[in-house]
Amino acid sequence: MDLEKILRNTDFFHCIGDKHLSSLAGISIPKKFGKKQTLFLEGQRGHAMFLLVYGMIQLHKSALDGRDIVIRVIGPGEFFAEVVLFEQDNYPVSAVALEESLVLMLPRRQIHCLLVDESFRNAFITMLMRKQRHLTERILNLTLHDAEERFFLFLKEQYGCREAYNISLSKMDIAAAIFTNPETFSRLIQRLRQSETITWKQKELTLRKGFWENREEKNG
Amino acid sequence: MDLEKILRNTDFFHCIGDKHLSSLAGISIPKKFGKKQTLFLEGQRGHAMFLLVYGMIQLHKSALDGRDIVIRVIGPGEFFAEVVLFEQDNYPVSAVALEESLVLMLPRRQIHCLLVDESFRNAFITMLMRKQRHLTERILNLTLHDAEERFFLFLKEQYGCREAYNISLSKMDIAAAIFTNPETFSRLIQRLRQSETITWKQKELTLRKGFWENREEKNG
DNA sequence: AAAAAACATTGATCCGGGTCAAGAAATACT
DNA sequence: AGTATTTCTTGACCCGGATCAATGTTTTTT
Repeated sequence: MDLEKILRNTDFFHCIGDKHLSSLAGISIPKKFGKKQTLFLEGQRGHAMFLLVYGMIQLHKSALDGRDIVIRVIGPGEFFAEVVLFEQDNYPVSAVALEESLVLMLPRRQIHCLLVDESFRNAFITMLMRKQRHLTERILNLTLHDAEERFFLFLKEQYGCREAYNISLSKMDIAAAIFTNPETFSRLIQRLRQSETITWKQKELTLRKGFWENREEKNG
Repeated sequence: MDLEKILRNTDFFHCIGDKHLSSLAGISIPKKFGKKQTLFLEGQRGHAMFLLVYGMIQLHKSALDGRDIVIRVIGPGEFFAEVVLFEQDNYPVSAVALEESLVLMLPRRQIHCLLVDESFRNAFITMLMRKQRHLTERILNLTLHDAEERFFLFLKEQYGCREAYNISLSKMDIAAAIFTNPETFSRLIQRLRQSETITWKQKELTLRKGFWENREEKNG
């Protein structure tokens, strides 16, 4: 597997000079995680950030009462846990693979060196700001939209606007990602089935023809 | 007014070398805003980030249905609108002064130059990550806590754990900041008054003696 | 293949808090 | 001052969705 090519394909690293990139590729550590495997736990020490190559990673925080709140679900090509590079050594969230996933671990020291390079630095900071924007959207999402809207936004964000999806995530995991519980989510699907908006057997989820187009009219 | 001293006093700039700081102070523009005045609107072009010296600034986004969602309330010493330095030229949120406020505008170009300096760069990125963490907390807050808990968390964040507060914000603004509406907030205050947890006349808000200590036991 | 564990569905119930409406109180306006 | 506007309070009502409980279904384990 060609690490350099993988890095190059992210929209983050694609503008980085070859020598930087190959040195980074040289010291980044690929790692596979199976479904339900934990990458790291909230509070653990760490000194590497991650790039997800394929699969899906859930970042969550655990509340005192035991509930887990999903902060976000990471898709292929995204970075996470970059906080550990700077502010403090401890991961602020826990990370679990929702499906079989391959990640690259990028050690802190190398990243720090690369930051001297202006184009890299700008790309890095831009990425941080994109994340900030994303979290902001999530707050909006949470206060403005009901469970149904959050479900479709989730689909759109994780897989894009399509008419057929191959969903490998469990319904539990999706429910958590859209801030609801399995019962409510199950009922939601039921409603959508009855109104013939979706069909969903096994992993095959299909949307009514022209679903996204009609949706855009009503929303933004 | 000594801009350099003001900058020096933020936990962000206090580790910056004198020459950088004074050059920054030289080109930062102080600006006053009265209550309800708008600093900038979502979508507007901009090329400066802000430091709040005193006062209180509300950052919000407007939904299609007209509702305003408060993303966060900025207190003295905090930076905001730094997104405009990188990712894009447009402010992603609107900013309104909730009370008379003084801000410093820090032009993009100077900040970019300063980023070459490692200690400045690290401070800057650390600040970004702190923001990220803060937004994450806000998501947790929103899903885990009810209106009452959000209210006290708001007090704690904006003013610290005290027994008496001088609140200049309107109840409307506080309601919005804790993701609820004036009616619900009013009823909440009513309940808290009846249970003798608080008193609140005009701007004088006082908490029952030992309130925070007792609270910590139940929560984190 | 059988047993156990995890996941999914369905029903019944309940409640925080949103919405609408209508006064009361406080601020701002001229 | 008096009028207009905004803000605050209170009441009545309703709804999305959380919770608890029971059962069905799928997946994993041995």
